[in-house]
Amino acid sequence: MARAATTSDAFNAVAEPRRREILIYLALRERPVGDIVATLRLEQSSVSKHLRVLRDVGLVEVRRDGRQKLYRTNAEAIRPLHEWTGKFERFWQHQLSRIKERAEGKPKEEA
Amino acid sequence: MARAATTSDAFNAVAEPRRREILIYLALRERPVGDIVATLRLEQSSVSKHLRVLRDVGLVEVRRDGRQKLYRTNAEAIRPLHEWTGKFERFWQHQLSRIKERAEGKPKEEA
DNA sequence: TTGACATATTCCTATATAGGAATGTAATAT
DNA sequence: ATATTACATTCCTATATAGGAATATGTCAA
Repeated sequence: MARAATTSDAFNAVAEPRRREILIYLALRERPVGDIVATLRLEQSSVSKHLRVLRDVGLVEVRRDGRQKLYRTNAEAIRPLHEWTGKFERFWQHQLSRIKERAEGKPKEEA
Repeated sequence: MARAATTSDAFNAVAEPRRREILIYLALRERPVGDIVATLRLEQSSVSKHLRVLRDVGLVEVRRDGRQKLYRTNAEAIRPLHEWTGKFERFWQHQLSRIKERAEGKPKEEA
């Protein structure tokens, strides 16, 4: 079997860095596609394809406004990811101390 | 270009559902590979390969114990994902009301 | 050593990208 | 009608899986 489709869920959709940038950009307010292209310096076709993926999993919403289409992040769709990652929150403190021990015990790796 | 490697970062690594299950399973305490195989009902080779990916991005740590290898989730590596998704937290309330409006204004789609 | 146990890697294949180029489609203005 | 603007989709290709089977590696026991 190959990898699951990028459209299979929000986890797969946000794995792509450009899509994460787009989501951040569209979080504050809706924007036309052209603005995304200009601001993020991506090919128009790329942006459209990324938006298609994001739309398929409900991460963005669209509405038409004349010739333009205005996209906007649907924050609600990101919530499940925040909740899943939040399950590990209570382990962070303890983990930190272990990391520190290592950092102090072992010599640093050089680049 | 193809999709980025699963080992390119934590976002790509956790996109795979089985890897998320493994992370949850290894969060509480370290476990040998065999336990993961038995509990999650996966092929041994699959588990080893998933663990390899998780290890490459720092999501799990290993130590040998005799013949076994004990794996454990490194919660700290999940933190960046929690923080990224957290950027959208303040939009959740407002978004909810918009969703509600839609649900009430439009007739429901049938399956 | 030889064997058994535990885990890792390799070999194989079908599938799904992401990006760039080219083309298709929808909306508006003249 | 036609041109223009704004997006979306299709065509193309290199690449990276995930899973199952088989094999390799590593550790301990007798």
